[in-house]
Amino acid sequence: MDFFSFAPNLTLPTLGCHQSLKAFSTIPPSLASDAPSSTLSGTLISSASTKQIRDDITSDFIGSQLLSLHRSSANLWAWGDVGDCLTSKRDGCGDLDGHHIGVSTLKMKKIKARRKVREPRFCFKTLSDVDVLDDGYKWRKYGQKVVKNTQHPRSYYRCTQDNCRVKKRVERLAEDPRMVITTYEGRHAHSPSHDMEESQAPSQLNNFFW
DNA sequence: CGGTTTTGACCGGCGC
DNA sequence: GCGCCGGTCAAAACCG
Repeated sequence: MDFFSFAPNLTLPTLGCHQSLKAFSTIPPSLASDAPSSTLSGTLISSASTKQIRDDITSDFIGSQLLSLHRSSANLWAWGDVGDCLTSKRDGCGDLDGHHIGVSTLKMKKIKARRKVREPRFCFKTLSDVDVLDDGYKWRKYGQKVVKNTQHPRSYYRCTQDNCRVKKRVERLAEDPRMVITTYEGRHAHSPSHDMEESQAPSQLNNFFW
């Protein structure tokens, strides 16, 4: 199980190249902030409820600390069933390698208790000047909403494939509008609809992905 | 003309 | 119970 289940062909539209992702690596905040607008950097944040994701994003930035896939136990539950997560906490659920910042245990418990059983989901942030990253699937926008305390609207997309209920949300980070937060929910029961052949240009992003 | 986007309305969960 | 808020629906507009 890996990132491909959600975005097997994450493409960087601004560069027109295609990057096969195996994992996200940690990038220094200084590097991220110095990167040109056409550069896309990705960081897995977590897989969680909406509320938790927001908490993660916020605390992540406040702490000037980027979370990496390979060192975070959240990865395990990112791919797992949320229902499992509700019963087996230590392994994941917002714990983020024991470095979960800013969210009290009590609060987390409350969030967990409230959460309905959902499709597995995760979110990651990218430094990009385009909102919608081409991940190889076809998406149809079904809503847009201005969420509180943010100046940028959140967009809601659904996979256009029949019988595929995967959704994704796209929003810009309030603290840094250059950063795009993409949240995937559910798992594709089909392969990407894009013909990716034309976008097999060598990656220019080895600094960020491996 | 068919698929996609836009956008206001609606609904359900949650806090007070 | 009420109001707030996030998520979804669906009709109209838009576009290739």
